[in-house]
Amino acid sequence: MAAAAEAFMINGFAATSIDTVAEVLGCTKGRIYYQYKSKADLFFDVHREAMLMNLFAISNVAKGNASPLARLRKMIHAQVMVVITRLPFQRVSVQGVELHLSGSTTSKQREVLRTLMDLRDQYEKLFVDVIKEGIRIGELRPYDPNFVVKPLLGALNWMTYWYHPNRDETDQTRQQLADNMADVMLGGIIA
Amino acid sequence: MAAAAEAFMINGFAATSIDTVAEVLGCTKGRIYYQYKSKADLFFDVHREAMLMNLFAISNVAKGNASPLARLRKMIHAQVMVVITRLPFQRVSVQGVELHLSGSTTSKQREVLRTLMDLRDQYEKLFVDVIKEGIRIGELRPYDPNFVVKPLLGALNWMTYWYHPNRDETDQTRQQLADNMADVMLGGIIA
DNA sequence: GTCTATACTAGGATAGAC
DNA sequence: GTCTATCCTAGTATAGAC
Repeated sequence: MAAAAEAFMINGFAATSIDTVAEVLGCTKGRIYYQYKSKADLFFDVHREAMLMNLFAISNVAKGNASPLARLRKMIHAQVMVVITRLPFQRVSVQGVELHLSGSTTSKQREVLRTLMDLRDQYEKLFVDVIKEGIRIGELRPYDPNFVVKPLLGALNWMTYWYHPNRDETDQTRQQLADNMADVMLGGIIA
Repeated sequence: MAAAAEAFMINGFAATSIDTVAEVLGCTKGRIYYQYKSKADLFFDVHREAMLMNLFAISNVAKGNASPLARLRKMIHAQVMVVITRLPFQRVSVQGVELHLSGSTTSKQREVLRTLMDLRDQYEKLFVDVIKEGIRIGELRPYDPNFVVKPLLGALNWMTYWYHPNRDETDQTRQQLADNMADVMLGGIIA
C-alpha cells in the first residue's frame, strides 16, 4: 500500500499503471493482482488507510475536554503533522475527492466509495461539531459552521500540493509550520 | 474548449476520452483532432484560458490604489466570483496543479507546461505582493507572505470541489458567499 | 472542415507454470 | 505466493472520403 500510495502520488490514479506500482514495490503485477481484484480496489484501500489516519489523528483531541478553540487548534496542528509525515497517503486521500465525482463502474465499487465518503463526512463533522460548540460559548464568530469548515479543510488539503519534505527540517520547524497554519486559519491575518 | 472543460471537470483529464469531449460538443473526434494535435494540447489550452481568467479577474484590483487590505479583500471576492461563474474551467486549472507533478511526455509539451506554471506564479505573486505591502504598513500581521498565501489559495482552490451551483441562488447570495470567504480568510474565526 | 473507418498501443486483467 | 506469458478492451491518433 505504501508503494501504491507513492506511485499514485507521483502520477495520479488514472495515469499510474499496475506495472509501475509493482516496480516501486520491486516485484511484478502478478503479486498485486493476487491480493487485489482490481486497480480501483487497491486505490480504495490506500484511500481508506489515509482516512483512518486522519480520524485517528484528530478524534481524541476533538472529543477532549479542553475549550473548543483549544481543541480546534490542536486538531489543525495534528492534521498538519499527518500531512507532513504521511504525504503520499494524504495526497491519495485528496485525489479521492476528485475521483468520487466521476462515476465508478461496478455497483460494488460504488458501495465501497460510499463508505469512504462516510469516513470523510465523519472527519468533517468532528470539525463542524467543535466549531459549533465554539460559537455557542462565544469563543468563535457566528459564521455558518458548515461553511467555515470548507476553507479550513481546503487550506489543509491544499498542503499536499505545496509541501515538500526538506533535508534541513527539524521537529521544531515542523511544529512551527503546524502552529503557523493554526494561527492563520483561526486568527486570520489582519493585524 | 468549454465542452472540454466540462468533460475534464466530470472525469478528470486522464479518464476523459476525446470521444467523450466530442460527444459533449455534439460532433465526432475528427473535428477535435483537426484543431488540436493531441489531448494534452487541448487540456493545456483550457488550462491557459482558466489561468488568464484568474489573472484578468484580479490584476486590476491588485494594482489599484486602495489600501492593501481592501485590495486583498477585493481579490478574494473576485476570485470566488470567477469560481462560481466559470466552474468547469476553474476545476481544470486545479487539476493542472496535479498534472504538473507527473512528467509530461514530449519536450514541447513540457515547455508549454512551463509557461502555464509561469502564469500560476504570476497569479500567486499578485497576492504575495499585496500581502507584503499590507504587512509593511502594519495592516496585516507579519507572517511570511509566501506562507500565508498557501492556505489562502488553498481555500479558494478547494471551492471547486464543494461548490455546486444552486437553483435558488441569486446574485445577492453569491456576493454573500464571496464576502464570507474574504471575512473568514482575512479575519479568522476567533471571536 | 467534419465525417467514418481503421491502425496501433498501453495497460488492465487472467491463466498457468513454478 | 509470485512469476511469465498472454488476452483483450479502451482509447489515442491518423487516413482518406465527402
